Amino acid sequence: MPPTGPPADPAAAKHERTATRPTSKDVAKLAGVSQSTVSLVHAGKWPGRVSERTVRAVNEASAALGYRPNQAARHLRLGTTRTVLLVVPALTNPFFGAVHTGASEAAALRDFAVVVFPSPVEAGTERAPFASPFAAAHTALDAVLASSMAYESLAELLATTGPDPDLPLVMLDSEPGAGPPTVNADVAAGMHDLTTHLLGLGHRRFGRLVPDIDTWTFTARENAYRAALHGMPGTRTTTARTAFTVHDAARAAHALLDAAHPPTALVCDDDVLAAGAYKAVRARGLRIPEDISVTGFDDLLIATVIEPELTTVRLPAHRLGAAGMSALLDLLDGRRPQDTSLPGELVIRRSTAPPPPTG
Amino acid sequence: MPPTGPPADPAAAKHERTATRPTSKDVAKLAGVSQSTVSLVHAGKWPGRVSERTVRAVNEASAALGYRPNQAARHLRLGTTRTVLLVVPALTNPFFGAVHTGASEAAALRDFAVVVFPSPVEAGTERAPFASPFAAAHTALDAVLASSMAYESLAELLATTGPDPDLPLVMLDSEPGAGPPTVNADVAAGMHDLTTHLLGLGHRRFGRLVPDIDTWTFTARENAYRAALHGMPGTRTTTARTAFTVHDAARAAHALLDAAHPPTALVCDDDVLAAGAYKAVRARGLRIPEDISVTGFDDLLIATVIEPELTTVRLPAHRLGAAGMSALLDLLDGRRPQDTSLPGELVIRRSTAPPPPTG
DNA sequence: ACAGCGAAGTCATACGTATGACTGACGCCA
DNA sequence: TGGCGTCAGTCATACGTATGACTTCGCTGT
Repeated sequence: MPPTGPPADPAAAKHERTATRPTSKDVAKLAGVSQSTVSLVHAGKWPGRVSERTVRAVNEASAALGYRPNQAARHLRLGTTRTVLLVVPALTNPFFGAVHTGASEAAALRDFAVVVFPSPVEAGTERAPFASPFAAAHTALDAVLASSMAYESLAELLATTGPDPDLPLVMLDSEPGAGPPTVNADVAAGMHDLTTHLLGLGHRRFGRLVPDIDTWTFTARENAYRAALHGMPGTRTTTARTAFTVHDAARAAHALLDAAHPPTALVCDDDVLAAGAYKAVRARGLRIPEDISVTGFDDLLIATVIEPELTTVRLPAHRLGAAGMSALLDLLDGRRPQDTSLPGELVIRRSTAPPPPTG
Repeated sequence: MPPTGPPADPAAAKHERTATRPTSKDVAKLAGVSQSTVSLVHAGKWPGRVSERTVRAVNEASAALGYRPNQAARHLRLGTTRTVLLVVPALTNPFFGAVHTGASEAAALRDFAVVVFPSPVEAGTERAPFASPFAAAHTALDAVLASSMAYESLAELLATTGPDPDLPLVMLDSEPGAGPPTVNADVAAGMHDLTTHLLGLGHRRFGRLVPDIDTWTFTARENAYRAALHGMPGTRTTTARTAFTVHDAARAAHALLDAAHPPTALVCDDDVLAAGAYKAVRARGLRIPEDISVTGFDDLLIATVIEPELTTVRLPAHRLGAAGMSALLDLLDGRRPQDTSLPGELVIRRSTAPPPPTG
């Protein structure tokens, strides 16, 4: 014993219990085992290493303390977070709500979680841009599933402000072969069927309502439309670009209908735009489908709510999200997924009919 | 120098560069400084501790290596993840899409990220239940913002399967005073105005379309409706419960209209249900609003898309999410937020008119 | 009687960061 | 000349977990 007492024990000061969450060490102390054993038990890797009696003791101690493993520590140790970022243009569009649901379910099946974030591009146009494009930047991520955005701009964003320039990436509804694996709805086949349907009814003069968004899916719709008309003589198409709102679509539809020889069918690239077309048509005292046919795309809820019910192409939003997530998780597992195309389906309802005889 | 060479250097074996991401140690080595200095620079805490020359060197080294801090390690060290879980019934409902957007924006302003997960209760009813109710359970969280769910059941879920039984919690559209702080849309005032509007038009026989979901917001709507009618003699209400779909709402509306003295106004607790009512009314050859008035609630997109445009109560979904998130982050900062109520707004459109004279 | 083996655990360490405590060098003033 | 303050950094450690390497002990077979 030294003559002078030892300095004030720092452990004593540390002893004051803060209201902190219990750790595996606390559980170990209570169960009378080592921390390693607690970890083994919780990982379920105990057979052959821990006796059943001890397993029970650990489980009871855990329950008594209300122990939850610290996920941040696990993430660090395991080098993975089992978390994926989903980038979508806008969750207020129910189509992407369905994509998210599908993706979340597919993720849950393989024990992954999903963080959603709106694509910066859209966010900027719709309202004040976020302080940081990727607010999720400080979230620990394993991979990215991104929808409806040019690959180059997303890659650039990931590189500059994102969490990691080269996270595994799968694109939804983007150009195949351009870079990362893609999972798409087969909009081309749907648009082909739709156009053929209208041609079969006898339509020759078309008006197109096209959103002012330059993503692959809309380009693909346009191309498929052109291809379906190709070789059909006597057809004529006028196109109007519009913002992605009912109001502006109505304005654009009015412009189309003002022509000397107005179209007998309005082919809209989205159900929301078709709803705008309905408004314009009605404002002019015309009837759907007797005086003019209207078609949509996506088959959202509003397609069956407006009068008459809308002929449209149903896209498998839910499966799109699920398939995209599966592909992404395959990629994480080292399997390179193939570009995938999910079939859509032409849904013929009451908004399409033969053009009026005088047309 | 010892006569025998040193044992095979383990560092040599370790030297083989795996394709792993660069760490702050790598940056330090390249910049010729210690890891601590790198950390100081990135944290922006260098004034007075690091010279500008060194700061520049560190930044250049970081850029050269494409360094991104390991978030899992930060989370562990800092004891916080700046991540909040948002629990909503279904993102396919655009109302909750808007809530999410508002919440995300408010979170981003204070440098928080948002993870979304559908409330288990709804998820179970809508489709196959998830393997684990909280797939996000392995995500490191700081707090929870939950919508439209009884507090008790959520608390129970958090306790059994959730990440932590006592994470800071704020409830959206839930009963105030029941436990955690709440942020609500003032559905009572909106419903009061709406009912008063109908009474003022002369309506006395009402049909109610009520969803078969027992959350606070719908109970509150019902109570406010009752209260507004209270003391008005000669009124009569028949109520039909319905699933939250257009189709089932139409069925329920038919049941109401089958009565000997059918209602002259259908008061629906949601715009989606009102859309179903429209279908039933139209199927019977009745006109809105000449023969019967219909009202909705929420003011979703479909309210202005159906014909005639729907009289409804606009709820501030976006602000609800934003205010809820603000309250939650206040709570995290130690400030106990007050229960908050955000005003709605009666929007009178063309679906309401005086009852027919013979009515 | 003792080598050898399996069962039941424990030990030590690494993951990558942030930060309080410490150090060395220099300048300045008394 | 010595003491002190400031500047510019470095050192050491802790966060909580998972896991490969190691230890201890009781048996069993020969």
